[in-house]
Amino acid sequence: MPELPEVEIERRRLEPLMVRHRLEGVVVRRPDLRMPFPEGFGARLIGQTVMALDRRAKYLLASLSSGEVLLMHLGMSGAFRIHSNSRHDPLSVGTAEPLPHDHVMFQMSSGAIVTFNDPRRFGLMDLVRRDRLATHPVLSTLGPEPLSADFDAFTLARACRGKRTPLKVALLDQRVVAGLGNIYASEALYVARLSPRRHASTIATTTGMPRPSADRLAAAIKQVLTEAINRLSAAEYRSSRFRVYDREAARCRRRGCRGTIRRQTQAGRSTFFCAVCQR
DNA sequence: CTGTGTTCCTGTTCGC
DNA sequence: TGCGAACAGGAACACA
Repeated sequence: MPELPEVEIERRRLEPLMVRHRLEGVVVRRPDLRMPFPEGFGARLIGQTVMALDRRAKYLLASLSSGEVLLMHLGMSGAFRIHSNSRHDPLSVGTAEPLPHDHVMFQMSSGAIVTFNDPRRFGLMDLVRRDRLATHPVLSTLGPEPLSADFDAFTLARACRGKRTPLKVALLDQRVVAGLGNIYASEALYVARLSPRRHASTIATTTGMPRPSADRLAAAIKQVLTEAINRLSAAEYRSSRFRVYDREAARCRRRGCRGTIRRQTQAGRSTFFCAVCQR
């Protein structure tokens, strides 16, 4: 379930176990995920200290003491499992038996074992020299980071200028804004009260300046992602996690709106929205 | 160039 | 309960 908020939560979980610790052992249990692992993958990792663990869009970036960066993407079904057993605890020795779809395991000098599990194998791991990171094919085309100051109504409007694609589809385009996925695209449009079916160009003037809808949408994107990160990090339970996503045929929750949440396929993906209050 | 559809892969859910 | 079809939160790619 990894969109930007879920990846950020993974980053925060892993950071204390990995950063300033050494990769003492690496088990690579198959030759590839979506792409083959790079040449000498395991050997290039073993013995390296993780200097930092950062996130860019839906990618995790582990900076290594060798000067290389371990690039990781969770795809649709990727997740990390952590055995944070202290090595000084005799009961915990040898307890990290691999499960089905455990593809890569990291034994850290912290004592933690970090296992990457990904049934669908749409995930990705690669190693890149730090000075070539920005030119890596998967990173070089990414648009602005939505929670950064680089992203606002102006950059959003500029990116949508002249685009005839539906607004929802534009939000999934990682060149427009990097890190939104199918859930939070629907959620942000709902908060901004914008129809997913509008042409993306309609939030900008012909010169690429933001219309009021672009202001609302940029703000809604930031709000929805920030809320999701906070909710996930609090491990909060709520009966319904989303405003519209996966709520087909349910009543619209907006005050005073009598609409019903609809589902429609756009560019092969499900979009959820209220056709009454989203225009 | 632009936008749409297909594809990679496996697990879960839904209707019969 | 079994079984096939549809669908799933991503993104590269082929193609009109």
